[in-house]
Amino acid sequence: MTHELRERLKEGRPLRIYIGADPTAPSLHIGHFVSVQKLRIFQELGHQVIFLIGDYTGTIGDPTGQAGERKRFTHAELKEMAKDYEKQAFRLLDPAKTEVRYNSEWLSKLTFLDLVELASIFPLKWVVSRHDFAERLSKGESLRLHETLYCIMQGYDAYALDCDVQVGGYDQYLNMLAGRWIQEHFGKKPHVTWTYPLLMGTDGRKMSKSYGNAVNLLDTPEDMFGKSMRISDEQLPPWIDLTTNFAPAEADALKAELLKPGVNPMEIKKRLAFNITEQYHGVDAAEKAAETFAQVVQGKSMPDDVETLKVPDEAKSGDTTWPDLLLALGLAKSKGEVRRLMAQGGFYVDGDSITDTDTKYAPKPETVIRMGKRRWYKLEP
RNA sequence: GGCGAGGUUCCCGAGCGGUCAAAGGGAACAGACUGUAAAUCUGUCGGCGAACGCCUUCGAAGGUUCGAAUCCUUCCCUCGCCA
Repeated sequence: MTHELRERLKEGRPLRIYIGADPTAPSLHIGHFVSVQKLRIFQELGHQVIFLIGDYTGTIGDPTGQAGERKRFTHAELKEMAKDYEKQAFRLLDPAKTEVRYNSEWLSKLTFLDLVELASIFPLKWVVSRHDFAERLSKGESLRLHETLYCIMQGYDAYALDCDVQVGGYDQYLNMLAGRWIQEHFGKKPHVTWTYPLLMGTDGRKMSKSYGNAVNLLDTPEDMFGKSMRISDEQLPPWIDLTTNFAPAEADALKAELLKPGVNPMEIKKRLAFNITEQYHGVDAAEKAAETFAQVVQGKSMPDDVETLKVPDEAKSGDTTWPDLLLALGLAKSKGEVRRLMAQGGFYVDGDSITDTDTKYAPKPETVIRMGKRRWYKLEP
């Protein structure tokens, strides 16, 4: 595809580069933004970046790589989840230079006849021989016709946007290819497909919320830094390539350093975490997050900014037990939860571990409590 | 339309009359360890209770039984096969 891209660049005009995301969850993770992150340079060079929100494609949900039918959402649900999508996109993209579109704009106007025309482009054999569909069919699992329409919808997006380039994860290749076919069918020059390797989660498995191995775009700087610090050592090189904005030479140098004996990968990981946090939250927030990490996680001491909570009046008499108080403050869901935490030695008052669940809160100015490793609060009567 | 398989605790998934608050895995939480919120190990993981225990939960509603997630009836929903 590189030569096709060069050809277009030679034309000397701003290219229309499109990236899409379906709002099937309220927040995106940095795996979704690998390609967005790479687009910034193009944006700075004056090319037109289009951020497409798939409020119509989301009604199907991309079946790519799925082992079964996906949960479907109504258009209203998708609009709701898309609420913060622009905000998330603008964490990396320049709002002034980004065209934000929703694919309902054109997909809602297609008629059944249009769909027939579009569907006629695709040999059924091509559709069902892709390995995810083929596997489901051979296993006797559910596969429904609407799922096969997904690539037509996304392909039509490329055509409707009149884009030159589409950027996305490697798994998007078939959907991109569908776009090329549709463009060709309607006499347009097929767009350039530009794919990136998929970013794996912190533990090396597929990045997914249910595995708890994702770094979300809306994470606080502290979370973003901390979660980036928990990627496994093996994931470091791909993460350096796919999530940072280091210059290629710098990225290579970092990766080379990893191989040297005696080098502690943690130090490299810190630079990675800093770079990621800086991109999404700015340098000041990144510095603070790095500091907090060193202090709270590595140093096991109290962070600088601890939330102060007001003790309710009825708990000031001196005979309210800690489980009751924590429940009243909304810091625990049930007494059992607190009891367990205490029994396991994870509850501290002013630095002392409290294990007796009958221990009572003694009102005094500023009581510092700690629940587990990272939760700190100050209590004021 | 015919035949078959199912709906289980946050998720996946076992259980198929009592020993079931329900195996196992994931997620989550805690502790130990450590270079990290990594890995590993250990423990916890419906609610109330110090505890014997009690209450709520296995698609819904009824029923059989001393006793049901497990059996029966009806209903709702899902999936597959053959048309």
